[in-house]
Amino acid sequence: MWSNHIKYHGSMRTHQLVLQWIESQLLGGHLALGGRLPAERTLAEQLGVSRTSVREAIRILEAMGVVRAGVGSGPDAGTVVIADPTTALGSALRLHVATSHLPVADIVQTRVLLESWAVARANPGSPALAEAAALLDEMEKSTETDQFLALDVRFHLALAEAAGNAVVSAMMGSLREAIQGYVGRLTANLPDWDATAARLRDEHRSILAAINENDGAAAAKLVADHIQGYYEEAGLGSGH
Amino acid sequence: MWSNHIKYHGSMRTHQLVLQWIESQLLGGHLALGGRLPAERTLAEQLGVSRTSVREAIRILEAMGVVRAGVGSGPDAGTVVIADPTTALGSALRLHVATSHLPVADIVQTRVLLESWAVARANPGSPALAEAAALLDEMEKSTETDQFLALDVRFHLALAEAAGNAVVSAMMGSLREAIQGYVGRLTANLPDWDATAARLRDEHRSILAAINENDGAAAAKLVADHIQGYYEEAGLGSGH
DNA sequence: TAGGGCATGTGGTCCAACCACATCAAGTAC
DNA sequence: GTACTTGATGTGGTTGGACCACATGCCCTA
Repeated sequence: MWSNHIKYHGSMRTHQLVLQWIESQLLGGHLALGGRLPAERTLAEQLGVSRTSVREAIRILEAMGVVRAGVGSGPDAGTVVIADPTTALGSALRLHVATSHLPVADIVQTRVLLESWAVARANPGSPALAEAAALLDEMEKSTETDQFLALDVRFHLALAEAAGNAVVSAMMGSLREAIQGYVGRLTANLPDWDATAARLRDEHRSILAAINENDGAAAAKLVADHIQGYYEEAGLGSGH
Repeated sequence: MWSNHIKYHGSMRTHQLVLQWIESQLLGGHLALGGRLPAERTLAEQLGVSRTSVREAIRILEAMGVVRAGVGSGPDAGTVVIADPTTALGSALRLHVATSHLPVADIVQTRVLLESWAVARANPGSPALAEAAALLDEMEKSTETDQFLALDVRFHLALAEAAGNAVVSAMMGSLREAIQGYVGRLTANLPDWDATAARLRDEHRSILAAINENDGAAAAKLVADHIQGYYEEAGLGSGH
């Protein structure tokens, strides 16, 4: 067995070196989804770096949604590989919205673009659409605003997943997450929530019906109007 | 002046608390693009946490493209707020490609989707298009593969920026970055690089011409064929 | 056999020190 | 006066060691 000690790393910072090592393990298949990283102390000794540097690397991977750190002992402890690109993209987008570098309007526009595409090419037989239909039934009985919005998020996410593109699904989820707080504040502006909810339910059914009739173009148009209509009604842009 | 010391943070980990504080400063406008964070030691004392925790938070922000840490003294030193969503999204996507959770084919498909949309709604008078044209002239004289590809990246990025949507631009750049290494390996598969380069140059000119003639639909079709054609010629999917 | 309690191993946090680097100011030689 | 050297200062980068909280599982005891 050869030593993993690494010396002479040029201008690269130590935690980046650890990051690189872990990424190579992922690429090489030595570390797969569900797998556990060596303990921080062990990894530090193996790579010849301090535990601090290892921890900084793990923090980044955690923020990227690649690993999950768990204390204690047993199967749920340690640092394990997960796959959650949505939170990573969502956090990044949210932070850049906070710096006013990414306008909310651009995020909404991108969401319209992605979701229109997704419903246009959704397969009517997709299990994700069955889930979407089930969510619609739940929303029918839902009166609480918060509950309705939570179901709404899941419904739109199901639509995005029906297209079968993991990248589009992840981006859709992250866009929604990034402006989640914004949407909540916007909803408070609505004059008559019950009327709005009723309209949203109808539009949801129309979208799903268009998809099931294989009319992708119509579904795309409906979903675009659906999203843009909501933001316009609630007054997008008035918060800037 | 009131103390910023924070006690009683429930189940939240210390670095997340620092993260939250910094995000609140960004949202409140007390910290803007180009501004400098307090020194790590200072911030640690102000928030009543260790420097380690502050550093972990800063690492995450750095990975998210929100800040840039610089050693030494002077205007370029310290931790300053930047706005680089592209590297954040790119790193996240690249890592999840490494875990085999995001198929390269989905990334290419998403790129086609976004870039088609961008050229379809690009404004012919946009300065980004002028830059794109200038890049085409450079590519005309470019014979080295690496140089050509570097210019190609900038050309497509300029096209994306012509649509005027910062989120789409950032996502486009991140998609390209995430599969940058993949593209390089693919290019080595090409039987006749010079012939391919000549074809790419022609297609680039056609795309730009369509945009300038206000024919967005044609431009979208051309750019979709352009991208998909390249990956198919180089053998997308053969590397898995 | 059932229960309590300790041994073990994990991440979470903190501290104190040192290094490398970049700037700027004071002092010095010319 | 000017140009150069040199040290003081302040920044992030890195390290080692210590301790804590937590969760498991074994071992010993009643």
